[in-house]
Amino acid sequence: MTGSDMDRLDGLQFSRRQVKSGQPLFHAGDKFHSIYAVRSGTFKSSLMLKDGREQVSGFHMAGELMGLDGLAHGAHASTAIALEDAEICSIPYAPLAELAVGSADMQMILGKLMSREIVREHGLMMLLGSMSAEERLAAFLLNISQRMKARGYSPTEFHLRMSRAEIGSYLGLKLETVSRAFSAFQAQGLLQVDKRHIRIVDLEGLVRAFEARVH
Amino acid sequence: MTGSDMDRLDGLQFSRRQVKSGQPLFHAGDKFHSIYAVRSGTFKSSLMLKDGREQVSGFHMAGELMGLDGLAHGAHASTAIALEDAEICSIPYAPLAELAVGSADMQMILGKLMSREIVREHGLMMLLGSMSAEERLAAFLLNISQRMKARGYSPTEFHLRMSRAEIGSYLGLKLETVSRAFSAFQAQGLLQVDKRHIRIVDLEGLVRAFEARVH
DNA sequence: CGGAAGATTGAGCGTAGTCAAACCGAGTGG
DNA sequence: CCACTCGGTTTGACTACGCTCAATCTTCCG
Repeated sequence: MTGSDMDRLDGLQFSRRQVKSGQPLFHAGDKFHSIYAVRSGTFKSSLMLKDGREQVSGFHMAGELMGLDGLAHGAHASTAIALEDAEICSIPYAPLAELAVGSADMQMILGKLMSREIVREHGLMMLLGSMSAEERLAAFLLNISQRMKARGYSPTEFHLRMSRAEIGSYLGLKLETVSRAFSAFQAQGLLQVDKRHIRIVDLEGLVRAFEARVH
Repeated sequence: MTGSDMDRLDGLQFSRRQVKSGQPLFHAGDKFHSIYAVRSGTFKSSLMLKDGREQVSGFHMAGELMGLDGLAHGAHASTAIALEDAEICSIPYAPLAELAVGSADMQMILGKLMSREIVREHGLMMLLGSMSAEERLAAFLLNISQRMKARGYSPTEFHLRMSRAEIGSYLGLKLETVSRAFSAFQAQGLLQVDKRHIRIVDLEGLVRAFEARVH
């Protein structure tokens, strides 16, 4: 989302709402009527597989949108759950669409937002399709790092809001494998890890670990 | 894409073009100005990784759209290549967007199309993130089967237009693994396989193989 | 006919999954 | 205050699935 896109949406003053840590914002299957902008806090979106296991499909930080996948079939395809106390901004889709009728700009914004979501998932597919465990974790950490930086926080030291199991689900790995990859990075002097507190010691080394998809 | 959506687009009569087998329709990085509807033939979309390997991100059959990912950054994110002689319909985006300004219906159609793409990639992520080789191939074949059926072809007997390597890239597997999975299905009496010609003998068995993501 | 590209199959190996144990910190209750 | 539980994390040992390397076969096409 570019700054100007965000400003536009910001100007519209939609209803806000608190979501407590662990609480759902919407469930897979819920009727779609709004998209949501995260104002503060972090969310995960996920869906339950038939066998009861959870598949995490994304993490959402302040300033990011959720719920666009619901437009296709009129119902949300995933469940959004707050990973810490959060505040969201509810954006009813109908008036938004109405607003876009007659405004080429607004329409462009909407289109770009959706397209960006496609590109994001695209990137994740690459990751899941062709990278090793350590490459996946490196990619994940670099992504988080960038997003922290974009929000004015330190890109090299941050607190993860999600569990190893959630990271694993997102990256297509088991939690033990994620844990081992963290340990390996620490042993290589790339990271300092203390549970969910991460300090990136050697950013370039991490980038190299990410690009190690030679062979 | 629902029938009515397709009809709407169909009525607009955009320019058509032939694409020979193996030829690109657009390249990753090309300036985005149009989206494309496949009229006949089959395409793959893929992108080149830095190390020269190819990552296939989708296959597109008659009636399906390509190129929506380009909207986000004004340039196509992937390359589209014809897997057989094909005909496509070029849909310049600018006039389309213009048409949508003023038409809530047209806008809804566009939105749904994009959202559908998000949902599609979502599904692929699930697949790549949590399924075994045979489950992946089963999912792939069932998907092809459904799409053949939707086009009025036999859902149980068809000719694959893509190589084992391309299937493997798409599913996050090596070509040998794909080949072995085909052989295994044949041995289990689920399929009859002769190179790219596939006959599904036991559809329900295939569904079971797909749902076998217990353990 | 010869060469190239795709597909199949086999053997051995390595990465990540499975199962299990131990640890840690936070919260709860005796 | 300490014992206890519980969820999350780490680490180890073993296993297995899919990858790598390689040989063979088929089909297609010059």
